[in-house]
Amino acid sequence: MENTEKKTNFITNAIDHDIANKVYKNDRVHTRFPPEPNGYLHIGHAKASLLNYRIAQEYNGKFNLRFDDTNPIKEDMEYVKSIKEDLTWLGIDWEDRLFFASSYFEKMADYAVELIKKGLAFVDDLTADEMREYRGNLNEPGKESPYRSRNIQENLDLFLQMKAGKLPEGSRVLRAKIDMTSPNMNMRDPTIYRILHTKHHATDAEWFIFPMYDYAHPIEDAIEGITHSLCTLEFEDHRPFYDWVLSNLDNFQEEAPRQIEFAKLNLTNTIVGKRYLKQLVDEQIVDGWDDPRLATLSGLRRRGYTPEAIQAFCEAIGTAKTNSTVDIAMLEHFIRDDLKFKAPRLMVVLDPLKITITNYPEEQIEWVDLPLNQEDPEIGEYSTPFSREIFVERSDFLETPPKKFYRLFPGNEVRLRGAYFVTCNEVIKDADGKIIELKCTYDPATRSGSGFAERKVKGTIHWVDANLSKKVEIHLYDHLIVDDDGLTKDNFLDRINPNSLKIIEAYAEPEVMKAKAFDKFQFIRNGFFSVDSKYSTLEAPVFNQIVSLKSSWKPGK
RNA sequence: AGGGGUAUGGCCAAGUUGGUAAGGCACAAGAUUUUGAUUCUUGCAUGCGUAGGUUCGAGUCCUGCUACCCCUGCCA
Repeated sequence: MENTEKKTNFITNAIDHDIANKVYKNDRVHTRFPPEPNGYLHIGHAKASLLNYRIAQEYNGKFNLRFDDTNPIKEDMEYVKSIKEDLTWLGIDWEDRLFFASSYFEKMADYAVELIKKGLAFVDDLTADEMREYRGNLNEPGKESPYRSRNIQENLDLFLQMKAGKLPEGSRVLRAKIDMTSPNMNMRDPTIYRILHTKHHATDAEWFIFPMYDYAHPIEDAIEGITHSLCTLEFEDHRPFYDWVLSNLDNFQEEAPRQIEFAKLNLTNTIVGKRYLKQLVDEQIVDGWDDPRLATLSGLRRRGYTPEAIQAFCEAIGTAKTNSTVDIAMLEHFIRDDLKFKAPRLMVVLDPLKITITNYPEEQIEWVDLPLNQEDPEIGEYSTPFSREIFVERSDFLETPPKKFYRLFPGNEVRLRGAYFVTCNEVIKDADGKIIELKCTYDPATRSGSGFAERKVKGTIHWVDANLSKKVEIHLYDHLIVDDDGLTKDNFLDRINPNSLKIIEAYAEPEVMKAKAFDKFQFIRNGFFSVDSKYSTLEAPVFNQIVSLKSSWKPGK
């Protein structure tokens, strides 16, 4: 099953084209992932970082991790740490190429001086409000700032004063001198430096001016020798300025990086986007950035997702320029697909109904052997206790079953997985009519593995010993957003599913108690579960439901 | 005097120089099954936003429409 076809997309096509035209020496390809350290990474960042990383791998190129830390007001070292952890977990290796935009601040300031000397940048005294007025709007051209004609020497003096911290915050900016009548708003003399008297988290030197993204990014890319600078669609309009910066700086006349834009990832039934994620965290609607309901990488990890599943998902969704929303069922498919062979399969009863096996000797306990995963004998076996009193899933019994119901009902015989056939004889109810117990009989001849073949049974159900099973806490999840028809950035808080988390107490066979944080299991017929890293202890385990199992059972079909 | 993008089945998405619509998810049917899971088999676009045109032949070329997304931070 070898897939010799490499997955192509418009970006690999562009790179192939550049290689064919010898745009970069030695067919080199160099990409980068440039997160701003102002929040945690989410599944959309997984798509972007993996895209850059994979392309570097496929073309025998290099990949850099670069923190785009040009705004000290929003950024923090806490995020640098989490981002590195998440990327490492995802399987991304930047080797020794970890960079910070802030380490290029001195060079960037020098390049700004170069632009000033070339008459391509000027210091503007307009206030932010005035600048907005002068900018014009989508339908009307802007007006040139009265300070635009300042002479080069004055611009230089002023810029150096800004840099030295001698001018108050917000009092002036450095702007590129391009064209106030451009239909592209980004070319109407964009700001390239602002004065900020905020301590930067990563620089030793004291800085009072900070470069804007549009100015800094092309320089960062060029300094690092990036060939293909991949970013999201909203930066398409910024590309002319990206190219303007590089084409006007003497150092970057050869092998300038090329910006290529692709569509962001959107997922149904959830919200992706740092700003919205932050809101959910800040307003404590969720339990932190790593809440298992969030599509953050730390949340997915805590939930029990594996890097392999996320990698496979990101490859499957492809890369294009079409705005799209991927069905979350696709993500769920890939975690099932990854875990089905490698996760041990154990029995846990989520909603217990007691069964007394009336013809089974009192006090007797026998241990039955089961494979940890019958698809892969290598994973091994374990034993589980069986006795006169067991729990089965309440939903596996129906007093009046619909057609084709293969589970328990009065008079019906089913297999207890790994143990015996049992037949339901009697239903015990409490005063309110609620079923509280079933009386069954078992057939000793039907023990699993005995080779019994006289009768067949349609259904096999899971169970645990009533006395030897352990109580465990289980967190069941539903999609964070159930109905995303008409979902917008403004109404998403109203769409949060109030039942996205349900905490229940379940009964687990003893083997389950060996689990450690992040261990993953299939709880037979119930889904995949992972040990919660935040609340679980050895004495009181807590499991997160990663995803349910698929089911084609529909009553009445 | 607006500009920049995108339109291929329910959801993603391939479609090199025009040659007769990959694949995945979802869904449906059947087989196997000590998980109604897995696995296996089968089905699922006379049509590529729309109307014309060029051509022996158009998702691919041309023209005109339409819909949706992005842009008026001293955010990234």
